[in-house]
Amino acid sequence: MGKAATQEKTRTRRHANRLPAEKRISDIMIAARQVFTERGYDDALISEIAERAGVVEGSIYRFFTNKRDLLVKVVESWYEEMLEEDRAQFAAVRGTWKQIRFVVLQHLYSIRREPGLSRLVFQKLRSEPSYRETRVFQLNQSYTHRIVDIVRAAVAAGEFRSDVSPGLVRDLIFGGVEHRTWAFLRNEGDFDPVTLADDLTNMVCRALFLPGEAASDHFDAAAKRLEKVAERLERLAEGAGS
Amino acid sequence: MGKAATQEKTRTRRHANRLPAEKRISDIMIAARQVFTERGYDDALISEIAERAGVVEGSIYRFFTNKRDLLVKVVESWYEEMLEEDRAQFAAVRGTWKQIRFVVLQHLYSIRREPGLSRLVFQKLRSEPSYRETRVFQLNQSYTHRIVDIVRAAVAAGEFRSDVSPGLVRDLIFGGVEHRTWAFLRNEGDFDPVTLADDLTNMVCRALFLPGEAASDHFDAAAKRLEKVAERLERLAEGAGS
Amino acid sequence: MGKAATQEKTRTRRHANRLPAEKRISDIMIAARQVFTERGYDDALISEIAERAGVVEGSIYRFFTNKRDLLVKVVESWYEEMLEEDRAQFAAVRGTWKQIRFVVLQHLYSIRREPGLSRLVFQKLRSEPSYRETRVFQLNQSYTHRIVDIVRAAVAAGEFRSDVSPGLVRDLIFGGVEHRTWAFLRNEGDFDPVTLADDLTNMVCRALFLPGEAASDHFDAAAKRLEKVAERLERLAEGAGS
Amino acid sequence: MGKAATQEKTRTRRHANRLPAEKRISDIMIAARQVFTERGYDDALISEIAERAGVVEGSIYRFFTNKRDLLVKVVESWYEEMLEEDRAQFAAVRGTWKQIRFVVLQHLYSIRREPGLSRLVFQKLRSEPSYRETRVFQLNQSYTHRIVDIVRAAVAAGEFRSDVSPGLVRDLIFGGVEHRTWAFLRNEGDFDPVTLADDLTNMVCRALFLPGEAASDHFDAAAKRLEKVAERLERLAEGAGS
DNA sequence: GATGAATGAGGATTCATTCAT
DNA sequence: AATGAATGAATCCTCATTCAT
Repeated sequence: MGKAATQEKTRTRRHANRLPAEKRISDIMIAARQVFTERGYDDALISEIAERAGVVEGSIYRFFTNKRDLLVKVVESWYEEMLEEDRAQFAAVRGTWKQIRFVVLQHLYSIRREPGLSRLVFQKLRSEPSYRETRVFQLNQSYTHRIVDIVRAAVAAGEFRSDVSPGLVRDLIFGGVEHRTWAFLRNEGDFDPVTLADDLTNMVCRALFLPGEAASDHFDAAAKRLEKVAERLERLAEGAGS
Repeated sequence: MGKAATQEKTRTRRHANRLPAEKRISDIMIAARQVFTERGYDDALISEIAERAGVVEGSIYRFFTNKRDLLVKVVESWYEEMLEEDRAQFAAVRGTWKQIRFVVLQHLYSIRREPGLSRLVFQKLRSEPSYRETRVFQLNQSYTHRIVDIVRAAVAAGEFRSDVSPGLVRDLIFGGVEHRTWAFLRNEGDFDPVTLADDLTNMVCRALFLPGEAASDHFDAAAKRLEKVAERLERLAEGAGS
Repeated sequence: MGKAATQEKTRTRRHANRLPAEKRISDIMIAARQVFTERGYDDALISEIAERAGVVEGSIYRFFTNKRDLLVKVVESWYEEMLEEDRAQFAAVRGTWKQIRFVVLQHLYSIRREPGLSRLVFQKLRSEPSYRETRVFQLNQSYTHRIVDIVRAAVAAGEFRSDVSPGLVRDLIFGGVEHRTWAFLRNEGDFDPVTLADDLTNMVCRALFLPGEAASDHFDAAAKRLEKVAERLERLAEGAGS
Repeated sequence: MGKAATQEKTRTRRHANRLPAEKRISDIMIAARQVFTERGYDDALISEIAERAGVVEGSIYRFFTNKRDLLVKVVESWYEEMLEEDRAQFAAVRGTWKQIRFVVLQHLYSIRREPGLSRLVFQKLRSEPSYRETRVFQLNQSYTHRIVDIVRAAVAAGEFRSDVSPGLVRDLIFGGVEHRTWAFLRNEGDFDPVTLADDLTNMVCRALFLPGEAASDHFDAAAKRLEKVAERLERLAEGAGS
């Protein structure tokens, strides 16, 4: 009520161009991504998003339920983008260590490229009770599930110990990355994705590789002694045969 | 709601009893802790905190700069409480594995006891640019630095590999715990602190223990068997050669 | 809500079938009547009316000036419907009391059948300054004028007192009915049209019937007897005095 | 959320005088009554009410839950005012007819004095589903119940017929008045409260008075005829005595 | 020192209506 | 004629913070 009263009044109108819905949605999402990134959720104004998108405020509500929905959609598309980007490259990566490192590194790159969005996900979306019903949750699952898959495959291949929960590995990795990058997300300085990815991957692998597989020193030593024994036996055998 | 109701309510706190400032502050902080925990930061009302503390809004501002400062003070006291509580027990814990497990477990207990405050720290305080200037930051440093200390000691004692950054270990642990507990913090079900602490500690230790020292028992066994084989072969070789 | 949903929905009404204008108008009015009835004026959405009518919003504006005009047209057609329905039956009703009762009862039935529309008329249309220029006003006049006609006829026939304003009778009846039915219109329970119509009609008629016709018969009788006594006494006196 | 963010920013302040709550409430209600009367509910702006009351918008919400509550409170106070005003005078009115006329007349005066508020009650408050839970409903009950009381007393005194529902009488009266005054409420011209009150009261009384008891015209006529008879008898008696 | 009334900025959201296609 | 995307004005309410009493 009341709204209706005013709405029935005549009003001026400056008509705009009629674009395909997709273009509009994309314009709005690009603008929203910018504004959310620059200002954070609370300080992002719908009016500014509209302005940057070259759209009137009301138009945003034709495509998005509300501000929060707009954020969610922006983040979703970011996740899809990330998942899509990596997919092809990831398929080409061979070896457990390299695969883990790849995932970690890509994740670090994403955070470094989009600190604003990362912060929003960590801070705003993930903490809401409805998060689990979100598509962002599912996308994030897909995103982080790669680690679970890699770990499972490594276990199946006998590379990794079988007594570790792949989910725990995933949480250690993504949680560790997050903790490590908070300072950066607070604008307290940069970090080196490559070094961090290497360190983190090493750490995790060290915890998971089965003994025989990994290069442990005194396994080496024993092996070397065996080799020497074998050599001596060979020499003996040669001598006996002369 | 019910603004009008207040006028009909008889004012309870007409002439305030003049209590010592410390008692006031403590009352306010207890009330604030409750309200922040129950409602989260944004939905916590200064008026409700004042009411529960038996003071008026204005009094809160005699002791706290603003709402945010009040939150910070509440969290600081929580951290001090936690640090104090653990200190004695921790001093009694012997052994690297046990110490790490102790810290992890206490942290998990804290989260489980105060999910509301935990969420506020993770979500609100830590993400603000001024976090690093906060005493909460320092307290948190103390809190998490225990891990760094343990790792350093273990390295010095030759238990842990020396090529790992203790800071990274700390981030893996606290980040991992955080990631693992988000579902709980969103009220999506409980978790078992003991099991989680064990698993996490195992994982981390596995990554850090030097070969001969610990874990990888069956690697050891295998190595010993290999050595025995080698010895036998050597004996054979010696016998054959005499 | 669900603005975003629309984009995912397949458009149903892509290429509109070109129906005769009358069919269009009728479809729209049927849909509008439903929606206005269900939601009331302010909460009725043009978009929902359009959807139910199987047209797009714009088409509604080809036939109706604006939302309000649509309401007015809907109510007009309802009135015409009511007037038409009753006309034949009414013509067959004989007797002042029965005619009044008929009008009241039909009115009560209408309210009971269409509480939503009734409320809109009482609440929205009638209170607007332009009401008197409305055709709804005229139709309502026709509708209520029946009472005026009945009263006038009854006065002319010597049944009703001539010193009462037929308009006042009309207002008492329709106002009384309205007051009596507000609770029902607020969904606070049903009413019995027949009883109410009887009671109301009785009340009104009691106020209007000329004395001789109705009550005070025995007062008359008494007076007549006294007159006769007086006459006899006069005759006696004359006889005695002569 | 979000609100809080802005609220924590510093802001300028132009401090106002500290008035007793009652004065404030009264100022606000006076202003609100004006604005609601002038503009109707939907077009009344809280900001204008605040301005006229010499108060900031927020202050209104210290005393009133929301705009609707403010309207309700304004109307309540109007009803209380009316009830209070009449009470003393009413107590002095003797006679059924005069009492009914008094109530009707006061009601008409009220409508004439406050057409804006009357319209709001008729149009807005009374049609809402929650009306029955309102104090306005109760006050209105008190207001209209006078008629019920008068009718009951008249029935008990043997003046009025006992077969009529006092509630129906009440609805006829107030409904009739309302119907009669709609044109005025739409600004379509004035009405004469006295004449209307007389006519309405007469009508109602005519419907209710028991035959022999009171002021019906042909009771008058009969009375006159009786008087003539009496005169004739007196003359006879005089003649007989000469 | 305590009180608590007063401040006042600030923005998401709705939906009837238009008019380019 | 039909479509339906785009328009955009317009307002209620909250609550941390202040400062006169």
